[in-house]
Amino acid sequence: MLILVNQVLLQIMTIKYLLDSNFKPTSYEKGDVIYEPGAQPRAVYFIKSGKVRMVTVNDDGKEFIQGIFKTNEYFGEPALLLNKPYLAYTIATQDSEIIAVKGDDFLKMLKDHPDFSMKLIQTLSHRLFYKSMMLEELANEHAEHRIRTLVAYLFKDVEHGQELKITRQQLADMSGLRVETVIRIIKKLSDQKELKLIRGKIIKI
Amino acid sequence: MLILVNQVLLQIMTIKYLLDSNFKPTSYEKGDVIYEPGAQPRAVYFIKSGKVRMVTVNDDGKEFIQGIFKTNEYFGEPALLLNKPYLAYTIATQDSEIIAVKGDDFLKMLKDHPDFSMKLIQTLSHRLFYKSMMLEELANEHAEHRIRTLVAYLFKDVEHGQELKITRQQLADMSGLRVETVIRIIKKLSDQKELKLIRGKIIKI
DNA sequence: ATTTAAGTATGATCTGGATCATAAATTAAA
DNA sequence: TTTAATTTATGATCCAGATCATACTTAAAT
Repeated sequence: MLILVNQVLLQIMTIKYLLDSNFKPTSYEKGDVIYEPGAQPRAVYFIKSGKVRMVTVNDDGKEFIQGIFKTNEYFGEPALLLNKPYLAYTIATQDSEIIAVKGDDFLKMLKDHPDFSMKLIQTLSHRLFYKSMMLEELANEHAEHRIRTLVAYLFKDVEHGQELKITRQQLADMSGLRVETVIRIIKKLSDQKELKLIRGKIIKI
Repeated sequence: MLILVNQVLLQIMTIKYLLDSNFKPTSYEKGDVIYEPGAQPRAVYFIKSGKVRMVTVNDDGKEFIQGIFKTNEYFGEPALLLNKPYLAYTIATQDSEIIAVKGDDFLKMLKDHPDFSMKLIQTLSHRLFYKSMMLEELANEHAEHRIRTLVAYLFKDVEHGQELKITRQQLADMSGLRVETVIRIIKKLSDQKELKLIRGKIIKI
């Protein structure tokens, strides 16, 4: 029923469109903060290259990873469109080039390009799916179930026999567990042949 | 910066538009299931009157309330637009009249009415905000903090001195806690004068 | 008005995963 | 290559909140 332009292609075209329209990327080094909770949103951020993590931090300094955004993806629209202060930090996890598109320009993009608008609706829907899944897990499921679900989700982008490029700490920060707990569970999943461990690396079977 | 039609007004106009366009509502009785997890989405559901809860249920039968939808709101778009099976049940919590708009018609609505499309983007953004907030709470915060945050959020639509129309069980099902825990915490918040209890009812101070 | 059901209340016990401590292995930096 | 920094690993203890049990209160149904 849904006949839509290939998603990745549309993403790449979007970055190209921005560059052609003379939007200039800013360079961020690994660890740089793009925005902080409480700040008033002024732009939507398109990643020309690199990777960022979006994290909320509680009073004890414990991080929760709300999302990870990679090359050709964008972030920061919800807060901008609702005109509400950010809830999360966004931090470059590696050196990155990012195009900040000011609010008015972003609205114009949405208005002038219905296909981009449709793509945004899909992107938001996808993020909602992920968050709904994780909410169910955090609310109702025990540690082992949480990690099994999360790893299955992350394995979607990984080939059989290939490594899942993520640390135990990151899995902990995505699942609301502690790193020791994640380590023990990953070991257990390995014992149960649900994944393979090679020199600590998590390998998809 | 954002100049948008009043949200509630646009919602009501949408229902009116559907009725004018000869979409017919279906009646559901309290407890009726509108859709179930696993089912393939075919429509988006607009609530002409009534109320529904969207819940995921784990293997032990424990419910988690993903969202509550009321008159003039709609639900079920993300799964439809991603063409993925539903994750949750949607159940009428009171007698309701609901207009099922088939996928193609919904896409046509989005295409023909950019303001509706823009409104959907805002609605999805708002739901993402709520889910991000709850994820942070479930991942990082203890019971008392969770309930305090949730009650503060729900109090937004309640006048001072008025009752929060929600049961302890529903708060439990939204926060991933057990009903006994919620009862104890609500009592504690009452002792701390953060809310008032009158014959068991939670009153906003 | 009476019965029934749903929701609230409260104590006692139990347990999954946090916390603490310590060390080994791997990767990055000097 | 050596040192330093991350990440993985593992045991011991602890505690917040689940679980279990039981009763009371309020609202709904007959």
